[in-house]
Amino acid sequence: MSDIAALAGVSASTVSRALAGSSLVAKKKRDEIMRLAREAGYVVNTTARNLRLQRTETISVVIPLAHEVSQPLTDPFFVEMLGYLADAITQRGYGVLLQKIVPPMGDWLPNLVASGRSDGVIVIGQSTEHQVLEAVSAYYRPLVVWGAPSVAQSYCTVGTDNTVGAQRAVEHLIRLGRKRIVFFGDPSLPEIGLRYEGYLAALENTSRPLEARHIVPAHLTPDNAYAAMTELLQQNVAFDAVFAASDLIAISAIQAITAAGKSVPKDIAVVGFDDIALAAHSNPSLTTVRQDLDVGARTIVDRLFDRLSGGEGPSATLSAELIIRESCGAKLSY
Amino acid sequence: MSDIAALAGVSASTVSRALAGSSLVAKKKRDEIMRLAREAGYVVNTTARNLRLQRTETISVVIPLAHEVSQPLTDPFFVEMLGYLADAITQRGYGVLLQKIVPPMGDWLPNLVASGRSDGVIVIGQSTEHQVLEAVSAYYRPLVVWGAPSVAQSYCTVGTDNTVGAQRAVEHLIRLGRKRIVFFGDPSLPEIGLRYEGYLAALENTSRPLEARHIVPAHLTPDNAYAAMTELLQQNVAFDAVFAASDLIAISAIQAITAAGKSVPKDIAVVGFDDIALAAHSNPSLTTVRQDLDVGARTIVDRLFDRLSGGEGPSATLSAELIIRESCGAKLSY
DNA sequence: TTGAAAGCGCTACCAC
DNA sequence: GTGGTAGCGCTTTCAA
Repeated sequence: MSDIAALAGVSASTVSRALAGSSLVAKKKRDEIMRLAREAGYVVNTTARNLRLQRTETISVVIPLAHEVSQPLTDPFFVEMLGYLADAITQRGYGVLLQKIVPPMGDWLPNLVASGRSDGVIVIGQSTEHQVLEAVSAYYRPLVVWGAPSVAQSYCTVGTDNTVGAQRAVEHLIRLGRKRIVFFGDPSLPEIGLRYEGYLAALENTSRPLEARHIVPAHLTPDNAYAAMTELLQQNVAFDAVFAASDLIAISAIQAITAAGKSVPKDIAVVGFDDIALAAHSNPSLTTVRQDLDVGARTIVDRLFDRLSGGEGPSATLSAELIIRESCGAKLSY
Repeated sequence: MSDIAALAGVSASTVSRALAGSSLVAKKKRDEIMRLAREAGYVVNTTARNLRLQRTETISVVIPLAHEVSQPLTDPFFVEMLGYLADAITQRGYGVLLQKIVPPMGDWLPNLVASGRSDGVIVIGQSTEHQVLEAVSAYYRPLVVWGAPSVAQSYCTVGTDNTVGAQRAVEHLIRLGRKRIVFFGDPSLPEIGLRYEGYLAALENTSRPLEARHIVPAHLTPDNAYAAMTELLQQNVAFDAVFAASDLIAISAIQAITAAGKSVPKDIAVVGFDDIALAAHSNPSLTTVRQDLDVGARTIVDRLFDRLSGGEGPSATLSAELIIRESCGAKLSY
């Protein structure tokens, strides 16, 4: 900057003001300084600027990978969400600092917050880190979590209405005549737990009692889900439908079912959750509960910037929409 | 930090040294200071540290989205690569600053470089930005690009052997008895261009002349690819195989072919490129050319850190492996 | 409208 | 082994 000051024959203060577009500097001089800077390829040093201004114009996006130990970011859901978040954050002129963490990691959040690397933190999915989130939110405001709200929770969440979404999906399967519906996913994760509640609610609402309830607590990785479904099929458990806690494992389940010589949806109907881009393009195309990640990401970022400027917006729940495609089949006749 | 110094009854210098684990500070005092810092929840301020040290311990990862205007990060390939990169970078104790750019954007790279936000830059895919990369690499060393090397190029690339990979895939289709093989992708992008060359090489190597050559310059988005394939099918062009430039569009093509009442692989064989996680789990499972992104990402990061410490490692080309699954079918009999 | 000077929080040089 | 001090590059008072 002092170089540019020398070039322009003014002080560094003036260059700083000019580059910031301050009207304190005469328009003509300002334009001249900007031209000089551009020609010299000069760009303000972000680190120094940040130190002085006590902010970073950067948001940390944290992805906790609960069960995907040492795995790369593989779930399309995270990725799509990340993409939308990156868009929304970039649009506000902020940078995105990506943090992948594999719990349990102890002090990751407090350390991240205290390091001053970012002005705010977004956590995609509570994973198994509810306690940590709770603790940090007690003193750190600019924190927003994608996931499920819970009764006694002090941190701000944004998430889809998991319970209602799941309930709609399962009710649809019941309406189509399916009788033995497997819940495929691990309810110990907060969001999946709510989906499980929706599943139970749907089963309880039917007048005709269902013959069995199954739950297969598969983790959210394709290989895991494939293996779990293969095992279920070998156990000779009778079922004619699967409600999967995510599209990714739904697609793996379909693959496993097909490999076992059964047909989807004829023998077994499958419904997923998320509506990732692939759901529409898999074969058969996947009936699923749509989470609007575009709106979700924008809501997260809105909430975060609101908190950044002192606001206290409440947690948000987005509505879930059932998208009917091929994998649930048509109504069965008796 | 001065707070901790006061607490410990020493100077800030000593705290700084202790927290850095310097052996200049007596072990006992060092441990005491560390304990105090932990209890106080004190973490060194990264911005100040970076300014002082003239480095950021951060790597920018840039994803240029050529044709996916205003779209979120949607391609699983980018996402998987990003995940592996994040792993490799994190392992070295560096942060990942994510930058999504939609060309043409003019000075994005020079500005990014000059802003000092990161110590190095990784660009995933050349997209349409070859010129920009070339220009910046003339003065900025810590830049590594995933993509295709070209003859007169001064920037460092790491990429799969696109030509050989594509050639193997197409040769396999020919060996299986397929005669009219469509190239599905846009060869104007450097990497796709090389894959197209491999396609041509395979066609030229056959003794039995092929009856036709087709190229459908579909962009790399699923919707685009689906539409392009649907249109091709409507045009009544005769073809019995498709070599798609990416798995993502291969899967869309399969979807379109199936929707049009034809069977994959019976009527039309399909081969993709990338071997994204989904390729093994789609239905039918996808024959494809595997790019080893784990190795690729590690190579990129190795190269980058080499350059960071003054090295000048050459561009790297990784071998491509043909993964045979269901979508290419078995050998046709005559 | 401009410049001088202070200071953001840290590390590393120098002296003790 | 330890403390004082300078300075990383910037923005912003304060004074002119």
